[in-house]
Amino acid sequence: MRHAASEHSADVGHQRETHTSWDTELVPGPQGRTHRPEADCPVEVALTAVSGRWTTLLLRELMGGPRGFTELRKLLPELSAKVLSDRLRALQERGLVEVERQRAFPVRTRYALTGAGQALRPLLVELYATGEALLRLAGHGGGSPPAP
Amino acid sequence: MRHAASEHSADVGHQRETHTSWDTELVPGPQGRTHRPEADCPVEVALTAVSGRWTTLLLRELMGGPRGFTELRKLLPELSAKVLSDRLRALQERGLVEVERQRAFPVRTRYALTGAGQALRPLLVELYATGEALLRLAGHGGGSPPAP
DNA sequence: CGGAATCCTATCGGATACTG
DNA sequence: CAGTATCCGATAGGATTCCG
Repeated sequence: MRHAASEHSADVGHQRETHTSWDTELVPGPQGRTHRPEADCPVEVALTAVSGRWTTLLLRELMGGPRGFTELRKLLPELSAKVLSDRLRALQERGLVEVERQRAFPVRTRYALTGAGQALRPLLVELYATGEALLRLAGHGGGSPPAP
Repeated sequence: MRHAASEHSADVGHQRETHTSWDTELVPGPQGRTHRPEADCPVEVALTAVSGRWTTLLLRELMGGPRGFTELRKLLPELSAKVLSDRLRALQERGLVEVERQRAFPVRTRYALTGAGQALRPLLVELYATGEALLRLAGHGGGSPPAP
């Protein structure tokens, strides 16, 4: 992924009346210039992919390779079977996870990330980095934007 | 439960044990990874910051500079006053937005991102990039991760 | 202009129990 | 082992109405 999300924090001070119609870095294309939450907006797509309690933890486990149902339950003991089942189904419906079943005995099921699922990795890393930044900035004055 | 990665170095992943099976870039965490969703986990912090319908669109508007209440309603016409009020309050409580009021007539109120709020910009960019990637990958499945 | 107060419904997520 | 089936309380968020 070639997005330069990591090193551009310098020019954020462009806060006043914008002479351009919109921020081309933040909103690269017309798809991003929506006036309401649309399911096909890239931001919504990404947000939907990681939405729901336990989802990011589940994705983290699957990033380590294919896992079975009970294996996942052991890795996340406080996650109920119902919710795990819900999450896995949602991830499959969104094409982020695929399942291989062996109907022989004992029944073996493996959940694995698809290519799309693996594409979520940079987002998880960015979520962690941003969360750390927020924790650092919280408390000692938010720091105001430049005064008019 | 502090994370060792709170000492934010340039590289995202660095941890004490190097023989572990999990991904050190993905999980920079210390003695062990969290096994449940905790409010102080950086990923949860970041996710909470952008959670809720309309929130990312609202943040996008505020990235362009301070805005008034009705101004925001015009920019996002389908966002109800109640939800806008809810969002702005939540953002204030999390230290992401601050408000300046002029009680003179007419009442003028401006909502502006704090430093912490501006720190969300890379995350929004990454959400957009990841969403685009997912839209490209959607449909034609994907490869499985390497089996253990 | 800039909100707060209510009300109302859909969905979420946890607990529990049962099945192939 | 790998799930499904129900039930249920708690929010989320939209519509509407009213206020300084």
